[in-house]
Amino acid sequence: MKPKLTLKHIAKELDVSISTVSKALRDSKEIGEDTRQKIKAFAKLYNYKPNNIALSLKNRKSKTIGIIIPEIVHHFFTTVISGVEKVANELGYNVLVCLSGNSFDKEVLNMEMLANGSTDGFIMSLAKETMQKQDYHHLEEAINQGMPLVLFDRVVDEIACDKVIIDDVIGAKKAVQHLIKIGCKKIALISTVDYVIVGKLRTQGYKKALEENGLSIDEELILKIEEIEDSEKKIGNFLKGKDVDGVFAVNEHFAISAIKALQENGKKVPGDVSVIGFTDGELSKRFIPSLTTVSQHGERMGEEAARMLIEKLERDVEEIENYKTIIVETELVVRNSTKHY
Amino acid sequence: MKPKLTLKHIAKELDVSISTVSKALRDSKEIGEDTRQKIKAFAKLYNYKPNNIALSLKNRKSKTIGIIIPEIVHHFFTTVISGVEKVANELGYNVLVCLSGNSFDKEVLNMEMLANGSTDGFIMSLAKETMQKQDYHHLEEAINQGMPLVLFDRVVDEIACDKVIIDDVIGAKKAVQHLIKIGCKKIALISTVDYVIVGKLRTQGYKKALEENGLSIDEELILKIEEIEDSEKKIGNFLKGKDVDGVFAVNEHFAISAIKALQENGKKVPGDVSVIGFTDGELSKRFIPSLTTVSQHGERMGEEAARMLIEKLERDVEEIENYKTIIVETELVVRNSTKHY
DNA sequence: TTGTAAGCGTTATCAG
DNA sequence: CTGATAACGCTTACAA
Repeated sequence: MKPKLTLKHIAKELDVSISTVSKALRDSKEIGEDTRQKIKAFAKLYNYKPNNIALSLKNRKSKTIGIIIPEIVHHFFTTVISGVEKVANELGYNVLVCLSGNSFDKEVLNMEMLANGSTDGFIMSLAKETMQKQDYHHLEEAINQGMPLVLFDRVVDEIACDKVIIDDVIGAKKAVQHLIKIGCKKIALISTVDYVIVGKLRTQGYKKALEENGLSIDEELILKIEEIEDSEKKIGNFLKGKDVDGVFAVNEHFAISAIKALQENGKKVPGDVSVIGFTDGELSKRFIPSLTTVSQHGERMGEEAARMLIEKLERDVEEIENYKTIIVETELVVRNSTKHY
Repeated sequence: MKPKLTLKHIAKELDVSISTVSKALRDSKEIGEDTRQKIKAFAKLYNYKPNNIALSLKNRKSKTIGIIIPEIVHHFFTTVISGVEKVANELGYNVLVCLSGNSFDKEVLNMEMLANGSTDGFIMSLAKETMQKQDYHHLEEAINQGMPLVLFDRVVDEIACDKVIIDDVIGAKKAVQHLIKIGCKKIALISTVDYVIVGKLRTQGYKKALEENGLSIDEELILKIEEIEDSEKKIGNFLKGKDVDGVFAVNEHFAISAIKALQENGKKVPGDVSVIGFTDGELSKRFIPSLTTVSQHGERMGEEAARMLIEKLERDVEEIENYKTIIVETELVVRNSTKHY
């Protein structure tokens, strides 16, 4: 086991000073052509690579981005990470991933961990618990310490920072409008409780679509689900014997549970009822019938978030705060769970 | 924006030396009770947290683990990450995630990046390209530099290091045996090409099960797929008009494509044909019929990998090399794509 | 009991 | 053109 080569080793070996080696390797023209060549040749030969940690300490920046998300066994989040990774790598950054597991405490802990030099900035989607508590002091602290933060998907108005979201309202509206266009009149909504911001927004979109098309809003046709665990049962009960011809669900899972429930009640999808989901994962693509869905372009979101963050990181000038919110457009992907017209 | 508090600041503020502060905070009994209290109180008040980078440089260890995997939008890999994250966090480590995108070059680059101090060791599943090229010099280099490496899932015999794998052969055998037990006689195999080690092993298990049960191996019933893209078509063609009563597929996707193909050919699953997949993802659980599958326990694999790696990292004594291979047992999860008996 | 100094690996400034 | 020195933030012999 050979220890890592350092400038010091090279200097000793070549009988020059450390700073000469450093300069030579960075092509400083202070150094004479011949010594420079000699040093570079040696470094190449023994495959010298500067130590990132030392550089981080010196430059006071780690060139790494911290991502904190609620969970990773989750298609949408992985697409976002994938996007972040891509542009981060292109721009010479590494990606440190931490999971909050939807716990407020763990989110805070992770953030504190990473804020002590490990990371130059954060890309986050907030834990459910955090949104319930509405306690964002950890985010504020990071920002106060000069660590840029980009929030995506689960964002909050209370924090002034860059954000990447999708047009949830519009996306939901598009979905419901599609249902209306293909002839649905009694459209149910399966959403999450309101403190999950995206559930709230998608509910707004649902209502807007109905209103704009002269359909009345029937609260009886709206189900709000708290826990994912018993969602299948809840959806089953909710749909049992209900007279609907369209269902809009705010995620894949609910959509599929809806389809199952409908089929168990002897209804055909899309024959009798058309169903639309949200988020375009494996399930949507491969389920039978394949799901018509509002696709979120997670990878694009990740790319945008990374780009914004790195931009902030690289302009050292402390400019006037100027926060952007990028809205990544959703796209209605029509497949087989909705009637064609 | 207040800059991060350092020992230096505290020292100046309290008019003591830096080392006094350092010692006091680490509860050295060299320091007098009163000064210690004073310093600790101050530190708490202003929320002092030591700088990780400085610690890393000093201790020559980063307390972070590098994970390099082919892709992240992939259920199995995310479960593994999840497991790694869990034990890493418990033991005070961070997790740096890099994606190779199945490219050899990117795998090498990522590894070199992280090897320069960012990471104390690696947990990896190799890129497909790497396995094809059989070029493992980057792995050897890391090991030579004293960076522990744990390989999982896509491992290679050529490299001496800790490994976490599943009992692919046994798992596949179990699956096929189950098919035999419920009465299948003509069992097809849908696998990957052989350089994907798991495909090879699962094929072995398939053959073993047949042999041990006195069934002959019919190469006509074996399909090996190179690219995931056109797998659906390939499987469709393969199964068309084929007289089978059981299908064993080496992943969820192939299994589902098989079911679709069978249904399109007017066969019922599991009525006419029983189908078993591998890997227990969302698809398997929620598809209709839900998939009987060989579950891999990715999370457990991640936990084991992290534990092994950290164990190596924490015992500084350069012991005699002693590599373990942990085999995480698979489990046959019986659901509705196979006949009950 | 407290402080000084060296060192982790690097770069930047300033002398020589 | 080259080298010594200080600094990034922290720990730890060793001095005082």
